[in-house]
Amino acid sequence: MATSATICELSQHVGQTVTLRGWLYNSRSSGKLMFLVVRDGTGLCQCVLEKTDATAGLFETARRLGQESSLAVTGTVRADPRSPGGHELAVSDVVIVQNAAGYPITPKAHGVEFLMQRRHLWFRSQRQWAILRVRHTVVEGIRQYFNEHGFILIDTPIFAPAAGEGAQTLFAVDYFGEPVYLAQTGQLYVEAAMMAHRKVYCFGPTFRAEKSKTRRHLTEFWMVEPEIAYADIDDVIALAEDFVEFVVRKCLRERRTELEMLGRDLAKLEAVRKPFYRLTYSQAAEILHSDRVRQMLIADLEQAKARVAELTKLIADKEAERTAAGVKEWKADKLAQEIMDARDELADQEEAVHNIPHHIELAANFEWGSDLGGSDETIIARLHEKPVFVTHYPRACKAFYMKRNADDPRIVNNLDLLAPEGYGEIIGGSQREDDLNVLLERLKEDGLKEADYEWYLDLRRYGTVPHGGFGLGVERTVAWICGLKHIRETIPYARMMGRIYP
RNA sequence: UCCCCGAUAGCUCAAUCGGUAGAGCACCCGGCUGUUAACCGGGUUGUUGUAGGUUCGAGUCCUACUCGGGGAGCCA
Repeated sequence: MATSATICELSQHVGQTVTLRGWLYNSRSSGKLMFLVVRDGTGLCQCVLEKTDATAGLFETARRLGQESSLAVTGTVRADPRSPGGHELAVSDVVIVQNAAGYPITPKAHGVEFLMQRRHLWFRSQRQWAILRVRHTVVEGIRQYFNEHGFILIDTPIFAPAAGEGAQTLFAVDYFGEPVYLAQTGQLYVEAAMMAHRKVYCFGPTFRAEKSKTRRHLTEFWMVEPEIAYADIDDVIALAEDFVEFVVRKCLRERRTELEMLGRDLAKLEAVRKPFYRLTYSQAAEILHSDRVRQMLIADLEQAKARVAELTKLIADKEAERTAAGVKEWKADKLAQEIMDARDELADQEEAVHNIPHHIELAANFEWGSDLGGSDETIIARLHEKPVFVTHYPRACKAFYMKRNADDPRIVNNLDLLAPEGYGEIIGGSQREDDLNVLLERLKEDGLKEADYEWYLDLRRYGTVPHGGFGLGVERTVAWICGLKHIRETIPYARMMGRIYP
């Protein structure tokens, strides 16, 4: 009777006979030798079945197994560098749990829509498997950091009576005949709890009805929001910096294999060490207006254009070569693949050629007083190889609860953290306005009803202190750490504009 | 709300100027004892997103709509 084992622990069973229970990921056969690539949730293992008189029946059965058939494979473990994972199984028995036929996600290329429509199956693919394991570690890192630093977890409500900020971006829900909204932040609630526990955080899903169809947006995403008492903006920045460094280093430590599977450039993550860069909003505005940025974007545009021309020619050449008479079939296949890759890149580069002139204009015409746009953030982040804090925005483009700057009343003590490599804003936060009268003034300025915020104003009436906090978006952070092009792969079931299935 | 792009076999994509819709993969049969999205030979595969229009003739041109992708605004 063979002992059962999981693939991730095979190195401890070399020379032993074990049983793996999992699913058939892929199989290849060459006459009298068959390779069954099995996954069991902990990894992949190549199982080798030799056709002998004794295994002839087994061989025939295994040959007919469809992709993702569930099975138990028994065999002897041996180390072999040719197997994914480094160990393989010399098969002595295969027990079929279910022979699955027609699994739709083949080892070949598929489009995004096809895969998103089959998200419930896509999880099984290696790349998705790796991403969700990194997500797990990011989430664990978040909890670990705050729990180990004396923060108390406060769960904030998902049904919220009114807007925290702009009401236009909220999902309305019928609550026994009353309109309520799905929370887009727990911040105000967490501030109240902070006055009781000094250091607190909330962590959960949050909802935004923004009609944004971009690679950075979800309508339902996870956010962690710490809040600390007796703190000014510098204390909040120091916390954010220490926290982000911790999460990145934990992933590098515990998910190196997965990050490598994703092809992540680990050197870029290794560089994420304190201190991060700091810019004020006014400095960022100056940078956007600078000739340096203009030249950089023009160079980008020229490069993208050159690349488009290059790729167009490359595709035409390869296409001609592929369809020419007398081309070997394997060569034609290889060319077809190269053409496909080139087309993907061409689409991206054409997009860039289309967008960059607009981005140049946005940067050049940037006016002090308006918020930084997505493309502006990308420009600022691209000039730095580590995360960048942008601080002290004009108060007109920020929420009412942000602390007015003592030296310059036009600005507030807020902070955004921009991830490098164009991943955009992963943190937004601020020191909070602790002065009751200034807060009342700001409510009025923003046209908000004082009555809706009575309980919040109590926090300024009874023992107000300087305090602050921030929110970190989990999915954007995971996309950055994994080096993904799109945020939709960082959450098990993405909720986006126009996607609510499965 | 606005701008750009797309929809052809189960999947990924071709189809020149408007002229008989095609390839690879998947699947089935056969071959192959070290494969790595294995490979080689043979076979099966279509309401060209929907509705209308132009034309002798539309996958191709025009209009509207639906769905999807990317971007602006907004934002984590």
